[in-house]
Amino acid sequence: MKALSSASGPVAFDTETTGLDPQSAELVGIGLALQEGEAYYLPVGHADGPNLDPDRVRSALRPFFADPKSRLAAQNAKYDWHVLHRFGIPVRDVAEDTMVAAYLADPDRPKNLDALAATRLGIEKIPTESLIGARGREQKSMAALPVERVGVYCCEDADVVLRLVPILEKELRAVEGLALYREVEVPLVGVLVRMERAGVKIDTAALEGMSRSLGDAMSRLDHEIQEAAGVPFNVKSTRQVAEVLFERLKLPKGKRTKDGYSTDEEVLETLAPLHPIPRLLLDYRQAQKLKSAYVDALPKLVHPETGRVHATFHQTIASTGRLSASDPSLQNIPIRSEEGRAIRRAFVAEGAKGLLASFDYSQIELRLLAHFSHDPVLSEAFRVGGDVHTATAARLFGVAPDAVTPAQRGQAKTVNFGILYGMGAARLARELSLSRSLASAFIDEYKKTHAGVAAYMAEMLARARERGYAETMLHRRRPLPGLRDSHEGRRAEAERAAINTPIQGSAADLIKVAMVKIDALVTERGLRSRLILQVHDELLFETDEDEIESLATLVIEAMEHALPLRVPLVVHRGRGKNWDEAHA
DNA sequence: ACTTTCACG
DNA sequence: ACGTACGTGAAAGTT
Repeated sequence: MKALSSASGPVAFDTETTGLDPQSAELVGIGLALQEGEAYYLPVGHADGPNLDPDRVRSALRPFFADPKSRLAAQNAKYDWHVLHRFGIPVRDVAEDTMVAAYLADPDRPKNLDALAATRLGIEKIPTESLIGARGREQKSMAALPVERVGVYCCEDADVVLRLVPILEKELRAVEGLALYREVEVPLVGVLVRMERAGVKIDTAALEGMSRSLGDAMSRLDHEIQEAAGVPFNVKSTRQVAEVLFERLKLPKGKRTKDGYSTDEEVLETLAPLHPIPRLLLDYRQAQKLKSAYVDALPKLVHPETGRVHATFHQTIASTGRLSASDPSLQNIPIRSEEGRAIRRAFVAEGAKGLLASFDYSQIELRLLAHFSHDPVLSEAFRVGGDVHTATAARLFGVAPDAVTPAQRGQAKTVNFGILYGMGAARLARELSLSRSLASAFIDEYKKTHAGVAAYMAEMLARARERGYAETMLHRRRPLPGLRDSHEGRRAEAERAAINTPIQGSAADLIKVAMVKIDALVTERGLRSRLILQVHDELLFETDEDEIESLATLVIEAMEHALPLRVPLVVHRGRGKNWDEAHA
């Protein structure tokens, strides 16, 4: 182990474990690669041994993993970081993550280690399946295999990682992505580890109550629907629902799906005035969604040891640079409907003194649009500080802001969002229930009153076409080969992505910078408060009465000044015993 | 494994 | 006449 501390270059590490979830999987062995072609395997958890004494492994490795001068490298370091931490080897920080690097080189290309080995090194790695079989119920555990076989496999992984580091670094330099990688994405790995480890407390008793009442509502609605239909059918089956609505009841068919007719919310909403069943179906679907996706799902994810829910945040999934979350998907917890907000109230702070504090960016994407486009109208709206949708409506309808009606504001809001997504007249017409030509006139009027925005979008598209990729504030790139596709539909799709990605992706850049800064400041000041969730434009902290004000000062400052913009960034804050209360 | 639907920003 | 608004994750039915 002497060699470890004297290693000057990066040291790649890899863990083999008993499962896929790093918060419950147990360590089987550790692989370390100090130079190419040379790697070591430390077995600690093989059922039949021989294993090294875990305590000796801990004492031998702790100094190295705790040393800020160590340059640790791994594929998806977040996973190994969790496992080692739980094993008793705290990780100070990592310097390289090949999965993150590959994601920045091209977010849409495969970035699992086998793929990276094949595309960057021309190496065909030992297939994982050859050791533990295909994933599924019959998959074996690494712990059940001989040390020799797992060791070779693990060493190969570590070796491949070590070889990939300089290659990916070169790729990142070539795409101007090195600063984003080193200053934002790699530091973020540790932030995400700490968020995942913290988890969030759930009021399971409240959810159990909701489960019963939702279940009752569902059986009642199911009964009413079957009664009204006059034939028994599975209300959960879209195919059978379509048959009942469009063949038996002869209701007007709307949009098509791949095979058959759609029964989605929009269709059911238009059919609701014609027959009682569509409304009942809508109610049934809402109850079913809330019950299965949240109320019944969340308690199953409570960790037996911590009593909290520890989601996984994915740093290399979203093409735009956003984070995603799974198990559970914490970024789509209901808020829009009152029924759904009850679920948010089950996300609570720990202990009697505990508080949740939420901070969210106000209109971050439209502010970024104002920043990028220099559009005077949009920029002025943000500098003045009023409601942006009202300001847009005032321009669009040629009235004073105080004269804007709620309906006009709603239409302007739809237009504003539509602009961010590259919406066409057809969709706007549908959204606003206008004729297509009127919708088209709307868009023309917007482009006239917001000439800077129109010019910016045209410029953005032209640049993306020329370069073949869209780019964010921090030079995050998203290659868009679809821009040159001969298929018109796919080309149009890529064009909309070219318009939206710089906005959505720059918003992701901003909040990631803020997260890294906040994490460092919270540690530096020795605060107890913990960042527990990120929902694209919102950060949720668990804190307490004594600390919340100093936390808020620090967080708001970091978020509002994460990166300099030509328009002010505004953060709203809220606090409470649960997430619904805390949401600003 | 794929499709449809729907929860969120 | 194109039903062409961006990005996700999960459950359930269907194949």
